[in-house]
Amino acid sequence: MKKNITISDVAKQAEVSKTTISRYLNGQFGSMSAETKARIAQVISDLNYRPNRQAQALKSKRSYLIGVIVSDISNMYSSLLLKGIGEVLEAAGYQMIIMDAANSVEKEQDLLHKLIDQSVEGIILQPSSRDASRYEFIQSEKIPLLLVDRGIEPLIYPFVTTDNEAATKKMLPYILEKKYQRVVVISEPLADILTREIRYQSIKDMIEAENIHLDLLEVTSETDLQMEINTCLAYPEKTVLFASNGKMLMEVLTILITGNISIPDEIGVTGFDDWNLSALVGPGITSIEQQTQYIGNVTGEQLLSYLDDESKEQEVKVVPAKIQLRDSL
Amino acid sequence: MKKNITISDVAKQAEVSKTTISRYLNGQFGSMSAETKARIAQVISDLNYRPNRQAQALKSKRSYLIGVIVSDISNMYSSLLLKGIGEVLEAAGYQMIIMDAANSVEKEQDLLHKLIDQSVEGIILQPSSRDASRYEFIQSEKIPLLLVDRGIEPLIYPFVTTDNEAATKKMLPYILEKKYQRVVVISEPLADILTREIRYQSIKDMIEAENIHLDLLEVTSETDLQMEINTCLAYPEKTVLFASNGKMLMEVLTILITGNISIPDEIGVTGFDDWNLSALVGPGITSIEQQTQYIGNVTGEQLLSYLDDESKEQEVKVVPAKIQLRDSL
DNA sequence: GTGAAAGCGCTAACAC
DNA sequence: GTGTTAGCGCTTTCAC
Repeated sequence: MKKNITISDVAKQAEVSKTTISRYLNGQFGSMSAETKARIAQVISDLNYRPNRQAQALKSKRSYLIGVIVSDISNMYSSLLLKGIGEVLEAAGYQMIIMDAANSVEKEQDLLHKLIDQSVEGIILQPSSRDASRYEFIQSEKIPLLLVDRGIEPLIYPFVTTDNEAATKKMLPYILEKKYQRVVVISEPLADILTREIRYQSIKDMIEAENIHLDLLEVTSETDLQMEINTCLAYPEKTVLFASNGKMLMEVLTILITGNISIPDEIGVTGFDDWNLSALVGPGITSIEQQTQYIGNVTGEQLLSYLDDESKEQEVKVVPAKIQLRDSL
Repeated sequence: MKKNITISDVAKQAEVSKTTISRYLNGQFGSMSAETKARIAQVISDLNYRPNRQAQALKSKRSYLIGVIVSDISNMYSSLLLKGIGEVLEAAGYQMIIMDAANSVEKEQDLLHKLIDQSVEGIILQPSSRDASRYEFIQSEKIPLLLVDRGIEPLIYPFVTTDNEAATKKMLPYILEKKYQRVVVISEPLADILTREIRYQSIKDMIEAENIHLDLLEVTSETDLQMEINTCLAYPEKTVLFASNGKMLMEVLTILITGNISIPDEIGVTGFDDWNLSALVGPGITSIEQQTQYIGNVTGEQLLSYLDDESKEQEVKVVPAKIQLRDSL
């Protein structure tokens, strides 16, 4: 139950003014006698003094806080992304306030406001909506906003993303090589998230040129995925399931594996693997692996650069993904 | 570039005093004319006013912030744990400041101080050390601390944990049934983390009564796990690898699967699966699945109860784990 | 080399 | 029903 000790207590003990203590705390030793400095250091450690962040922030307008909003923290993609971001921001002396939008645009709006209320100095957002108008209000604050993983329309903020098109297209030759005649894209609803649509469009673009059927299966909480996959198994054409993110990939694999369906004999499987787990699953899944943690690093660095240089022009950073060839095609 | 609008601006516009605005903000409408109330509401929305959290916290000593420190945010266990904690705290009007100790006790100490500096109202900690003396200093703050996942010695704080002993012991019959003669526990270093030791001891206790060999393999960054597993494969006795957490389990499985080693024919595998992924891997892994997100829920609820009732006595909440029988034994 | 004083944006006695 | 006032713990001119 110690009473909170403040800068005044330190000043009193050290027999100097609060000003001098404040200077000491902020490294302004410019014209401070070594003796004073030593005395202050001593008192601070004696009293176990720590400056109150809120008071500092209130006065100095510096919070050293960065807000990070992920769309769903239980999605393991977040783990690696946050790790990557944290490594960089931490090293630069910032602290992250991590928040979970839980896939809700309303909640996300609320969280954005809360971050601003906390006087964060910057915001990193994995948006839960593609609609830029939702995020326009942040422009009127002086807080830099950086998007990661998912873009918005129009793209009014800087953005760090996986190279979705290129990665998808690099997958084509392997699908052709195995003579697949039908590709079923399994995705969460395209309309909500731009990245989903980009991935789908990329697949579509590459498939249409060839003489291959393309289906889109949009999975919602109402979807009976088990049944849909059974339908796919019944197709006369040689079919491959293309999961458009790690979560879908795992759901598809769970159904195939627990259903004892042989991959790739009965059906091929590929897709985006956010977690780099697909080596372990089934026969080993040929997949597009994102460098999630590295994306986080880049995101952190980009944000720092915007913090540094307010007039820096907005750019899009594209991080390449890697095709991992295994045995599911 | 809007100038920050403050309570004074609102007061001026609404032609009342700051006090009245403050009362409005804090829901003290007790004796406020409906007319004033409406006018204030109007002005606040006109000006798009939002109170400054730092100032509120500075004055009122309420930050509505809860600090959460995980030992390694890239460990996917964190994802589910944070989700669970967040659901509960959020609903109660608190915000989490999530921090990553990155498996470093020094960093963890630093983060604890930083959380206190931020005036968090409570701290949830997945400790990176078992040594209670590292955490004693928090007792002198008035901030409740709750441990999760890993205990410390002595247990001077309340604690939420998986039922490690019971879960481990429930696994015994299945190991016996398959006539394993040697159990190799694969764990990160026992000395650092109490939970690791408890898991090992539980296995030891249950194995020693039977006539079965028990080995312990402590894995550090220096360990050549591949080679160690080859050694295990060469044992004349029928052997099972018992991974003591999700990370170890995945590392072991990666080696076995990429090495084309047949599970369970050549070697049995089981262990703790933090991520509930083991259904998908190899032949399906018989494992101990933690209810990680639920542990998070319980953790959040416990913290709230300590926030509520400062004199509440410290308790240990044990959440049962589940044995999942599959085909790796 | 150091200090006095004002004030960041808010809350909470206490007054009327 | 509402306002006056005095801070919360800190930073920062400006002065000596």
